[in-house]
Amino acid sequence: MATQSFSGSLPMMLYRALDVVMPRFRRIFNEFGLTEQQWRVLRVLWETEEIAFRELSDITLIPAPSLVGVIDRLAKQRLVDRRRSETDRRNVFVFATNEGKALHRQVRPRVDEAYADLRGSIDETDWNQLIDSLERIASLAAEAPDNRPAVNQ
Amino acid sequence: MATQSFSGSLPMMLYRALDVVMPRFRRIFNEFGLTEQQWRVLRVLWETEEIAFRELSDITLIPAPSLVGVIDRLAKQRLVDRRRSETDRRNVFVFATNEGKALHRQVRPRVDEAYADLRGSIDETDWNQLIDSLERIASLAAEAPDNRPAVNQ
DNA sequence: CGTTATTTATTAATATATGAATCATTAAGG
DNA sequence: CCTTAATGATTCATATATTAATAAATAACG
Repeated sequence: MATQSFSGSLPMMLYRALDVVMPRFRRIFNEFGLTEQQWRVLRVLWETEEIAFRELSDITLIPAPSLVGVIDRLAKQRLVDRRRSETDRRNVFVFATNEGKALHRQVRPRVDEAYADLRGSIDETDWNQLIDSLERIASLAAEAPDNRPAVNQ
Repeated sequence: MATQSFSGSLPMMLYRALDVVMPRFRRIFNEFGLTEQQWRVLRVLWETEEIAFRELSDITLIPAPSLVGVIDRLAKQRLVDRRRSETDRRNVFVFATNEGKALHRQVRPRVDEAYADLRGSIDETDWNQLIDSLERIASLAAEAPDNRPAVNQ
């Protein structure tokens, strides 16, 4: 096989896809004074009342050291709060305040709408095919003897 | 359609794919004292002797304000250098020094090897399908009336 | 039990991302 | 020409990523 062209490489194609997709969402987050990472946290807390720090890091793909700051800033805005586990005091749980839930309810429809738009702009078959392929890539994680990676980012 | 699950959304799947793929490459870059972005610049300069700043930003997907710093640090290591255009002094051209080219020649085989490994770990059909789908997503950029987006993280 | 490992969140240092503003240069229009 | 717009790189402020180190708590084990 000839040497891979830089822009045609898998990593750069993944980055470019995000480059195309994300700005429309970020514009919405910014309207509400949220960053992309802050939104991820609020979005996850929509599905679970309370979540362990490490699990939150895993799901949002925000590396732990970054997540500390993200939560700090959300807490300063009274959108989320921390709670230490009683049984194992090393563990921290994060939960949304009423304010945080209210903001989420306000932003969520706009995000869903943008997502539907995106999905509508792509052929249904292509879409499913893409999600499929991405799932296969993600499944490589289990096989790799690596530690815990972190994105991006 | 029911509300999209967070982890199953297209953006998070793209981020997760990068999360799985990139660590093995970053490990190589770090071995040679390079960051991922610094490598991207060296990698592009392999294909063109000299390149306009803006074009470099477009190809590497490194936003202009970030690229200034990336090039500053590469220049401090004498791996690349800048040159102002004579015809339009607003434009800056970037090129690799001999040292930069030498380092690239050293790193490149390791990256190619890792890339071949990655490609080998995925079914050929799946791989082509993924690249195909990603190209279709990227092609949305032209249709969106947006400005110039920028990745990432 | 007491010492040593391991786990968990956090801090620290440096690099990059994001969005806005600035500064120098060039292009456009009257 | 001269003023006004537009362009291109850069700076600025803040947020996040990356890698390593640390501090507190718990688990493992002799």
